[in-house]
Amino acid sequence: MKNYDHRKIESKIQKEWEKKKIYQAKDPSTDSGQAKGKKFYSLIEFPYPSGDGLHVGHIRSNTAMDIISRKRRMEGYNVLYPIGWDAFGLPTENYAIKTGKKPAIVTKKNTDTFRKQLKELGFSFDWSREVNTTDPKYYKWTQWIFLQFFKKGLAYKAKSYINWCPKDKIGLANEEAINDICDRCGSKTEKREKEQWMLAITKYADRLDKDLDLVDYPERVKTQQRNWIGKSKGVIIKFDDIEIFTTRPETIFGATFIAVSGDKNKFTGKYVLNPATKEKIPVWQAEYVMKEVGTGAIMAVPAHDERDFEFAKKYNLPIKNVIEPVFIDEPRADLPFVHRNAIHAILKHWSEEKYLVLFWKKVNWVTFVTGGIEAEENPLQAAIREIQEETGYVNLKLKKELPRSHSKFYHIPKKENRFAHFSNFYFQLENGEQKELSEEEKENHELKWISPDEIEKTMKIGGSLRDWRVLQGKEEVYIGDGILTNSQEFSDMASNEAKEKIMEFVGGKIVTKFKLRDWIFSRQRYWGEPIPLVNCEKCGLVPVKDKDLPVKLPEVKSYKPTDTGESPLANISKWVNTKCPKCGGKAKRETDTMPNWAGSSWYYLRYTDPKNNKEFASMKNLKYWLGDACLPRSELCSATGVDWYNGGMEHTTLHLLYSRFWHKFLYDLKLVPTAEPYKKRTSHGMILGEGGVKMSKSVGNVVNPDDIVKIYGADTLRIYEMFMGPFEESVAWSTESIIGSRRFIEKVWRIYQKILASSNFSSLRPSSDYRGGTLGKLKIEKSSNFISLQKLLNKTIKKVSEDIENMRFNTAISSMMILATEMEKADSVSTEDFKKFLQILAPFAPHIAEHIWFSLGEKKSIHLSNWPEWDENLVKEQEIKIAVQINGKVRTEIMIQMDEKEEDVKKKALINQIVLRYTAGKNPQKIIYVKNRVINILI
RNA sequence: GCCCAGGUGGCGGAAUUGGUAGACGCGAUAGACUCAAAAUCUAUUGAUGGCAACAUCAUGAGAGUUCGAUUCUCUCCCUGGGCACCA
Repeated sequence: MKNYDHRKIESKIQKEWEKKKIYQAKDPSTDSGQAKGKKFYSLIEFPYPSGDGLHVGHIRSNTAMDIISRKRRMEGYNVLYPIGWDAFGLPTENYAIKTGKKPAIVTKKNTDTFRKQLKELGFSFDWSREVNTTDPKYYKWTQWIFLQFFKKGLAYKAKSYINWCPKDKIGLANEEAINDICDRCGSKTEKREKEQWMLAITKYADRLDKDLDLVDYPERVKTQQRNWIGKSKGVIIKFDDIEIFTTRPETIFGATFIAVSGDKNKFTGKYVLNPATKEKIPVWQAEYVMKEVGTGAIMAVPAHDERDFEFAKKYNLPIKNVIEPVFIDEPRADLPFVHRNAIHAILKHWSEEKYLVLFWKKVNWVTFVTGGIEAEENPLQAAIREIQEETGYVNLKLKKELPRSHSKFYHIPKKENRFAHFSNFYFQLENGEQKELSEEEKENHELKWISPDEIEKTMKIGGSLRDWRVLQGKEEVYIGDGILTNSQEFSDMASNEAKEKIMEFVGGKIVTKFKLRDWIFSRQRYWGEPIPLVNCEKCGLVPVKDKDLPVKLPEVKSYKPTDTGESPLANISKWVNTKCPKCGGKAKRETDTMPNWAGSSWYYLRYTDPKNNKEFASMKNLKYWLGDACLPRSELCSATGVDWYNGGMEHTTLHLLYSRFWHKFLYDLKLVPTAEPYKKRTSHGMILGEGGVKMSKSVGNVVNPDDIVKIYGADTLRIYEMFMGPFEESVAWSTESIIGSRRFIEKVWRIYQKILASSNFSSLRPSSDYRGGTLGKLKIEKSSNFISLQKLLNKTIKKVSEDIENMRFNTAISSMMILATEMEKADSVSTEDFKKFLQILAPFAPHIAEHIWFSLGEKKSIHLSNWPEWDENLVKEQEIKIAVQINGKVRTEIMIQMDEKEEDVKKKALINQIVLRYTAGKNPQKIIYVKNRVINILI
């Protein structure tokens, strides 16, 4: 028997693929007539070619999209699955600074390594479209796009802060200045003001938010993006000399919830009077200045930085990092927090109104309990509707999270139309007292009813029962929705409405604010795209002419940023001094470079037309690969863009947002045909080291994929990485477990050997008996004929087909393992059946599948064969086993016919021996039958 | 701190989205084959009690809804990702 030799097979097959170019996508422009029919564009985030070589995490993502791409090819699609390098950036530059080696040469070496490693894993990339962000032919277009931003006024200069190490005299990345400590020398860093290039992404904030409705991203990704954009409606209130933005203008006792907007730690240029000392107090902006303000509470508010402490010292204030809640009766000057200046402003204002007090009737925590809702209306809605009818309050909203407190509800008996206040432990008597429920009362849900009037009184007091207890005698905040009472002209208003009215009353203006800030787009670094602008003494900032692009990175002696904080390019006077493209006069080049995000914001566009030197990509190719032109926010748009984009969860905010922004900008210039770049986005979980810690060089737990490929083979590694856990979650690496995947591959090999050895391996002899296994929860009954193997095969084809679409690769492999085990046990397996198995295995283990496929006489690659179909009749079971529960506990099982009549199933269950033992002659009170699943007998 | 995920045997994980918790794999134990080993195959493998049939308890903790909860709701705890110059 020939042994499975992965080394021979894999390298032979890889050469074969390369020779026949079977993975090259066909373009409409260059292969006219060939690119007909369905197309599919699948994309992975192009890797950063670090010196460490390929990471096992890359393989996880690449294999997943490889499986999907291969399946699509077998389904007849013209598939584009491209690859490239995101190669500008800090790690290579730092390596260059350390070793003096040219970044371009380091990058070349690293990409060579990565390319070799990726090829050894058998990914079906179209290598003819490889791109590299550091290639002048590529970054020519990155620069060109930047100039379009500049020409449209979306790239501008503004002052901003950088991390500055005063000892090294160098600007630092955030990663190099964690906790304001310089990564290189350990000294304390400072913030230094610097003119920076900015991109006005905020101009697109609204569309970046809204258009998420058009794309197929997981909800969690959309939520993250939306949170990042941070669209929120709020109120700006102007006091004498301070402007306050509040996103949560919920009124509470005595005042409002206030937060001051803006960047952290910035002097606003404004002052307020200290009412005690009459001194002018500077107002610093902080992210959260006040949590709560009222007659009562000033809650924990952190001081933000040293200036706060300095300020506190100056005014002789207690210094604490976090302030405990302080309760006050009237405005005081000695509040233990520096940002109290804003509080003063408010209190001053409010004091004129003698602390306008806004009470809320609390009616939102309502659950219906007692009997008899006939309609399909859910209990919560019913309860709210009833309250609305009874009280006339129309603004009550159904909140999903209601009831907020599980132990306390208002019950509305349908007929009596009265309220009661109840919990599992306490209930409230008509006189307002609370009393603990007896066991019996809990059991029977016996309630005492109190009148709506009483309820109104209790409702003034906020919160849950626990709060109610705490708050007795004290008036404290309640921050839910409700109706205002005793609130002067705001009485009887719903809280939402009242918010707006109160804000108007205090001089506020309702605005929509975005958390999103404009994008700081320049870096004082060497290894990035030079910003293609020149500064002319006469004409000011002038873009480099298109024909002179790219502005190439010049050679430098040192890659280190200069000690003035400028990029190393500033040192090359020969390069810096140039002529103005407009007037020809003296001019200096811009020496800042672009951030790494630039090149990765549009690379998926270049893949569609990577060799084009007239434009970044032709509209013809773009339309073909992304979809045809569509109107903004139309139905059509939602079906366009890269068909499937998988990447890391660490990119769900920044990279995705940046590239969506660039894409929308290009769309507005009519340079791309779709409003959104990616139709569907998924993200893979990280691979952690053994034991669940992050893989890192310093821990020494980094796994080198080369070693695994050498020992076990690429097919085994691919299977293992897909089998190790749910694709979208983080999983710990386990070298010990790889053997299981290898055993599976070897099992496939043994079945193949058996088929070769069998004299008439194409015969359809019955397979032997096998024990029932389960395939997910699809039942496989014991059977002694060949039909059962047929059934299993069809079920497996179905399961694998569906699991791939849902990226549930682990369960797909699990089902193929079951099939392989049964095939090996069978006396004989028909070649036809085995080939079908090979076809569904092929996306996962492309080498061995291809090798055996050819050995069985096929001439065309398995990866271009037709994806097998399954026979729905064979997948369906006629006889199934269901669980029999007695009082909710599983006691036995019975066999029934698929879709058997309910009556018959009940009869069958009731005459079952074990059931009889439990029922002991008594008639069951109730029988619940869930079709084809479970029967529950209540006695 | 804010936003987003996740928490199930010794380990990685399944569970038809409210219906038999632990599929599949790793590891472990015993057996078959073998001179022996490897490989392979067979059996067992959540915990406790019991010779056994079986019973009870178990999906981070606590509660709620339900005939029935890993799944839905609430509170709390823990781990991971992001927070704008790592990519």
